Amino acid sequence: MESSGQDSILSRVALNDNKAGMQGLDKDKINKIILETSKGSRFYESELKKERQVNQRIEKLMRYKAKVTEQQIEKAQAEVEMLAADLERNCDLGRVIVHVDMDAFYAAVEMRDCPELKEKPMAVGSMSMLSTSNYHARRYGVRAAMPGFIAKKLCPDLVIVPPNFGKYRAVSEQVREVFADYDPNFLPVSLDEAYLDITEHLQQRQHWPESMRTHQICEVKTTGEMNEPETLSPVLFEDSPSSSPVVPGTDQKVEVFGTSPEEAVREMRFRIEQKTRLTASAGIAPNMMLAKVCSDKNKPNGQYRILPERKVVMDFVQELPVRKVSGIGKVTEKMLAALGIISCSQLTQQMAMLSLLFSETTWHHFLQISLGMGSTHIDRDSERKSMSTERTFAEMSNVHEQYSLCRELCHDLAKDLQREGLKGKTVTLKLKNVNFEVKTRAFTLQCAVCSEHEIFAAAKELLKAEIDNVTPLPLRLRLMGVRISSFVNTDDKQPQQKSIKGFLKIASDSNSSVQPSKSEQEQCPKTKSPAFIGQTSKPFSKWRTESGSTAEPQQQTFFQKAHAKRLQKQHEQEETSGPYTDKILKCLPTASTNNSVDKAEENQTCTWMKPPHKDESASKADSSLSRGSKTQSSNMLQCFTCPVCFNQIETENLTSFNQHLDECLCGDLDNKRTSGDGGQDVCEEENLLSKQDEAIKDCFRHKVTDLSSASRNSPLKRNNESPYTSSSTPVFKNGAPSDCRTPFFKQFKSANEKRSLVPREDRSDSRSMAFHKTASSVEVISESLDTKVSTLTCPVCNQVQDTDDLVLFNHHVDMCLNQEVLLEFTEAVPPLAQSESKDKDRDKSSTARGKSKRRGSSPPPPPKKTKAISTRHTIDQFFRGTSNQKL
DNA sequence: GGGGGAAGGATTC
DNA sequence: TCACGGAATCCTTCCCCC
Repeated sequence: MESSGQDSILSRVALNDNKAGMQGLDKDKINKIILETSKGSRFYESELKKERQVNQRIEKLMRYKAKVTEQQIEKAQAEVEMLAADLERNCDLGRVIVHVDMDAFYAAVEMRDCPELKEKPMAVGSMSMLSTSNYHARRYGVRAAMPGFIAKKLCPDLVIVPPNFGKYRAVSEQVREVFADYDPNFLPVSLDEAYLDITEHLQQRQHWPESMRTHQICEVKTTGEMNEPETLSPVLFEDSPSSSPVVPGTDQKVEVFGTSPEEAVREMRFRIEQKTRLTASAGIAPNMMLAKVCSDKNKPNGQYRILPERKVVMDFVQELPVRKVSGIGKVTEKMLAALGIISCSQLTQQMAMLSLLFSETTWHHFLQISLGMGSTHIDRDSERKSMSTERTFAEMSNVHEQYSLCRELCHDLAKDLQREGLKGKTVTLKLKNVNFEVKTRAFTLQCAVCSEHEIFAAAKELLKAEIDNVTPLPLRLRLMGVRISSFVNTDDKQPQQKSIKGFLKIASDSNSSVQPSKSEQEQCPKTKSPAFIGQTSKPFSKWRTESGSTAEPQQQTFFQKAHAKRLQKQHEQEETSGPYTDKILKCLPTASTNNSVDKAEENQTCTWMKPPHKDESASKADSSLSRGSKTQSSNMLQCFTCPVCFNQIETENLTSFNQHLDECLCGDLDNKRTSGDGGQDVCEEENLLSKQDEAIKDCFRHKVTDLSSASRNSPLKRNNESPYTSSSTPVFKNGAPSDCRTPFFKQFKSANEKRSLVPREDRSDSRSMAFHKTASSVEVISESLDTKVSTLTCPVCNQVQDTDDLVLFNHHVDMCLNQEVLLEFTEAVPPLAQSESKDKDRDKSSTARGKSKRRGSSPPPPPKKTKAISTRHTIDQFFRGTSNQKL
């Protein structure tokens, strides 16, 4: 029993020698060392558990197989044959697809730059994980994805070099320059791999004179780090062939390449080697799947071609082990092996049975493999679908540290998102506990987000729920990650640009109303602000414009809807109770008062409310101005007044003005973030305010006090049984959407949608530019103000504010914004909370929320056929081409 | 019943 | 001595809601 158990686990922890340079090793000896090193560890136990689950899946598979009848097989066989015939009919062998893979890339770069490593077994990575190893190390069983400490057991002399991705990227760029000469639209897979379609290149190449196919041979190459004369390639492997055609001792100076696909690829590899002194291997085939297999065939520094003939392809595929095919990993391999399938020919033989045991997507995949088919079209246009960051660490059980890390991850992710101009709606928290059990918890927001605060608002609640789930025990983590997905489409990548255009357009046409763009609608399809986490959307009453016309709710912007609703409520309020602001304060939600961490987080996210340092804003304004002045040579100069810094910006295009506005709006956010880990509280807020005018400070303190006392009576507290109930609170707590940029921006945008901008010429004072004066002020803010004249009008409630202090004004607007949230919140429990309580009702014994879906799922359900093939990016994509279009 | 979100898992480099 | 990554994509299943 022990023995069979050990054999079984071997498929998970044992050496995977499915890699070049690892044939003929003493696997038993290597595996013994690996097992001895791993055994008893939590990782090992986790692998054992996974192994048991795979075995259970296999048992089910076999039980299901045993029940399959002859008739079912016959019917399935007919279906398989029909589909196969169809695939054959549409098979396209006309493309020449090349897969190029750099040999032991990271290791080769390090060896090139540090010749003393050449003769040593070395690997790139760390004691916890290796990225790759050189061919000397592979002979000891040391390979990529192996922990360094195990590698050290296998090969005590192993030199582990820390990775230098900057360097690898630079080399990769050089390699890609060569690729581009053969296929300008090549598809990079990673730093060291790419697919190329050289069909067009080959056509042109036929007409090239020899001179264009002749390349100089550089005998000596040195780089900065290299001082000694070098042969072209670093020694990867003693018996490694060289792609360099140089015959030692001859005077050969040039190499002439032919016009065939093989020659073109050889030339490409030669040029890569000349340029980088690194070797590459390549596969040439009629489709991507085969090209990928081929590039591994003659590794290192070799190439292999499958001729574009059906018989050649089928002969090649017949003997191909299924594990060699990209996409078939250790689990699939094991399941197929249980069915007696090792090679692709066996795959063909058993296809009818497979079609009954696996999903349609999966068996179609198998069928295409067995026919040697794959995608003949290299898809370069696929867009990124998610972005994430995660970190592994020594056991972490302290909630403060966990929240702090969570925020850090959100910060990093936000930076990455903003760098790529992406916004996503689904925030996923990934946790791995010390037993290597992985959990993911996701939440989809109403609006696409990209700021640290917005992401953290969601991630924090997901984390809180998990912490609560195990209370009073600590959550013992070894990994945490945050992912964002459900990106809005490309057009929405710069929504602010679009918004500002609409915003400025209104300035010249103050009576028109801006309809939200398609992108805006998609970003907030239900026209909710990011603050509305967990809120259900409710139909808004029709928006009545100033002119009396109506717009359909779905065409209204958030502010239009909010305003419509507010007007309605206000009307009701005025008839029944007192000023609207009283209502605001009474409705404000509270944070958890018992959880100090939560409190800290709450205050942390409050930092956006702090007033900007005047020097900072001034310098930002200056820089914006100077940037604007650079455009003065343009014929199309326009002058806009920044609604934040109130400086007049001369610019020839809206983009630069928008950029200026963005900077003004979010300028000091990051500085605040880095000022500490977020423990700031009301006191700190006051400290920051201390430099402000005393009257304003009093006013602010007065408001904060009011908010605190009001929040204690929040109806939200009643819903706090569920950890998800509070999923909305982090944003509410701060009195507004957690990122000041968007709301503030939207405030102005909204203001314009409501015909508020005064044309520049009409403004005698730039500080009073923004909004029409309308009605009376909001008392709480205005009462402590001095005699300054203000013309700021709240874009939400449309009330003129007796202040020209933007901090206070912003604060007021946030109050107004919150009102919308709060009104909804008092009307309904968030759906997440509802589902959570339903979950709890349904299965009170279930502790982990996520378990509900997978309860009892350890024995997986019997395989069944799926009805439809996904039309999205699927496994089919890899095999897509003319051949499978009918699938 | 189907669509879609959530969760877990497989796979790749 | 202890010790097994990070990022992305796709697939499958479960479940809720329309």
